[in-house]
Amino acid sequence: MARATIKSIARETGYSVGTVSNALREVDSVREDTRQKIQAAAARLGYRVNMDGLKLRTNKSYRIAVLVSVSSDAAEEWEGVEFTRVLAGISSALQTSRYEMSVFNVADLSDAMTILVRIVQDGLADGVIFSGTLHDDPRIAFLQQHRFPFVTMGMSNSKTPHAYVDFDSQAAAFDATARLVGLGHRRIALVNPPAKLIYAAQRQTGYEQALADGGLAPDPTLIFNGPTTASTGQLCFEALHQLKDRPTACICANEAMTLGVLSAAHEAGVQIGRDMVVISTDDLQLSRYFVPPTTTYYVPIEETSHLLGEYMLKALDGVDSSETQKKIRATLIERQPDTPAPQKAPTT
Amino acid sequence: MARATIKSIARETGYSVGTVSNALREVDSVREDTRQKIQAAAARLGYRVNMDGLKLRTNKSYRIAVLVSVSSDAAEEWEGVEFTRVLAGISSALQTSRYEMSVFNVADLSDAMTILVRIVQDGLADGVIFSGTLHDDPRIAFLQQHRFPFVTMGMSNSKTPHAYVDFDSQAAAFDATARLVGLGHRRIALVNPPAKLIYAAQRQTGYEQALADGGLAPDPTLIFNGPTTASTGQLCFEALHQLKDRPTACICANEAMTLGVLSAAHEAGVQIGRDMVVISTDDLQLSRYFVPPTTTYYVPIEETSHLLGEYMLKALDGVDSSETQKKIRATLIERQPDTPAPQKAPTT
DNA sequence: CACCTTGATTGAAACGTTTCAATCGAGGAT
DNA sequence: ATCCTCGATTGAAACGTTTCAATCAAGGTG
Repeated sequence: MARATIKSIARETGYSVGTVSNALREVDSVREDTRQKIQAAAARLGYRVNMDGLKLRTNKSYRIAVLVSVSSDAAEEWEGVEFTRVLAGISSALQTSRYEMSVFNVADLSDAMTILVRIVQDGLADGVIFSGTLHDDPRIAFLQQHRFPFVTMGMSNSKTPHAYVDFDSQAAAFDATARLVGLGHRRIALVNPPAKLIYAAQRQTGYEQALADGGLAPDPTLIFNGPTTASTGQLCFEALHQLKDRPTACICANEAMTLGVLSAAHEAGVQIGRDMVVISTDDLQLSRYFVPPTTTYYVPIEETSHLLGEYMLKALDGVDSSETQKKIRATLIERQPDTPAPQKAPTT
Repeated sequence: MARATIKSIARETGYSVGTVSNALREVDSVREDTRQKIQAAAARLGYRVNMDGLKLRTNKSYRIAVLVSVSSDAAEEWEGVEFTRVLAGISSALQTSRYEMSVFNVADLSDAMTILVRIVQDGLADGVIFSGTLHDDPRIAFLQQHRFPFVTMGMSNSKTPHAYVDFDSQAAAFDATARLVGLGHRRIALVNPPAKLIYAAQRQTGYEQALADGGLAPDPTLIFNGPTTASTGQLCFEALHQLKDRPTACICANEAMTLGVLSAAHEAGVQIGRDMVVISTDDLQLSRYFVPPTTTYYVPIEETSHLLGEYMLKALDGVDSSETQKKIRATLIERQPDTPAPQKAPTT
């Protein structure tokens, strides 16, 4: 039995294809009782719109492009795995709509730009979602210039407002730092993402504010920027370990970096939780299995990503960007006592 | 400037749309020089086929469905993250083709079946890729019955041959076990995936063979099955730790399970690498950062997944399944000395 | 020269949808 | 009775592609 189409419904009900189409789309020119008759027939025949015909006719792609960066420089590294959840969240939000999600792998920024050009010019998608917002992000500028709908994960410094979902990185970094300062830590390291990312700056701001509140001056030798990989965490710890005046605590931007720090610490014979405290941001809820388990600021990544999808749909509906902006606050999960700082830094 | 279409090329070159279509598709009824003229014009105008028109006309979806299971029972667990790489591999293989990958989240087996029915009946996709093959897998039976193209990650026991890519789990488990037996270990635990999965059986077979070769009898209390999560690893270790006659080594099926074992061991004060040895299978190349780093059997997951895509394309081309089957051998990465078994199991 | 064959090209239909000008019928006003 | 208006429905065109029967031109055969 062939799949039901508008034409077959028209034949079945005796109406013309035009009326059937209008009835199914709830156009109000069609009389109430015929609308009901037609919709009943559609339900009975198990009609589901053929998206190919629809797309061809309307010249819309009914597609949301999600840009995911597969940074080739860290191909062997454990990076981007949290994207599984991001994608799951977005696609769940798109579930009920006609839109489907389609993933575009981009290697770097210029790659992203060429893909965006194709998306906008060739109509590869009707909207774009991407993360990792930069200062003066050219992607945002381009999309705004072409009035192309998009939602970012992470806010931006664009003059023109736009839809976004953001973790409140500044607040999380502030809280983490303040917590450590309150416990008596005086030298606290910050293991941060690459400086070009906006949320790296946000984190650093929060960190420095909390230090200032505690009467401490930030020490540049304790601040690191790098890819959010375990390898970076490893390198950072090794650098910290070289210092004469070692830190007693360390704040990591994500779990991969934390893992690298723990690994290097173990290698160096430094016992985390006694000689040094590590606080992380939890993206995969994995750190509870770390050795030792790490205190983290947890962000519900799947729900957050769901919002990305919702906002995208709203943006496509022309909803004003004032209604499609949200900052998510992270919640603290304590897993270590995060012991007060030892009176003096340990020696090896 | 509107996008080039067959019609615009026809206008440009003076040929009819039929000829242009044939020329572009390299149909051999069209004369060589006109073919060249048309293709030149197409290139000049930057023509790219409109897939919506194509799909509508041919009634093909040009879509490969990839079933990824989001086991809701382990929603909070670190599972399925390696799928980021699987998807990247598949989509890279499809890159050059007209097919696009589309991800279907399935909760469980019955969910998978209903989705497969829709895919086959409504033509949601032209082919299917999925993993986690089971004994007498109903998905395979269904697809074969409907002669629907598919490729599995993991072989099956189906009478009718089909395309697959498989890790040689049996060999890996055999090698790992033999290695440990060779080092003097006598009691070796096996932390395995759920028994319904074919590769769980393969692993157990390899494990038991190596034991037998070493003159050892398998002990049922040392064999565990469960979701491939850190949580399972944790529970397994705790169970092992209760035993009177504790194992001196443990073979885990993936990195998440390994992480769980390491975590529980740390909790119990058991020092991995001295009191007990852990060997894992490396899916994310993450275990080099574990505390302590773990010896693993490494499988190049992205290249493997690339093969999945290639085989899918071949299957769609009608290539015989004898040319689309492959077993991948894992390679050993030593990260611990995997010390010989202590003379007697440690006591707490 | 008439006829057939072959090879290249054309024209039109079809896939499922939306959209819009045109049509139809009923009811109200003149 | 005639004319208008309004609301509901229809018919046809269009989106970009493939496919196939029909056409056309040229060359070969009788």
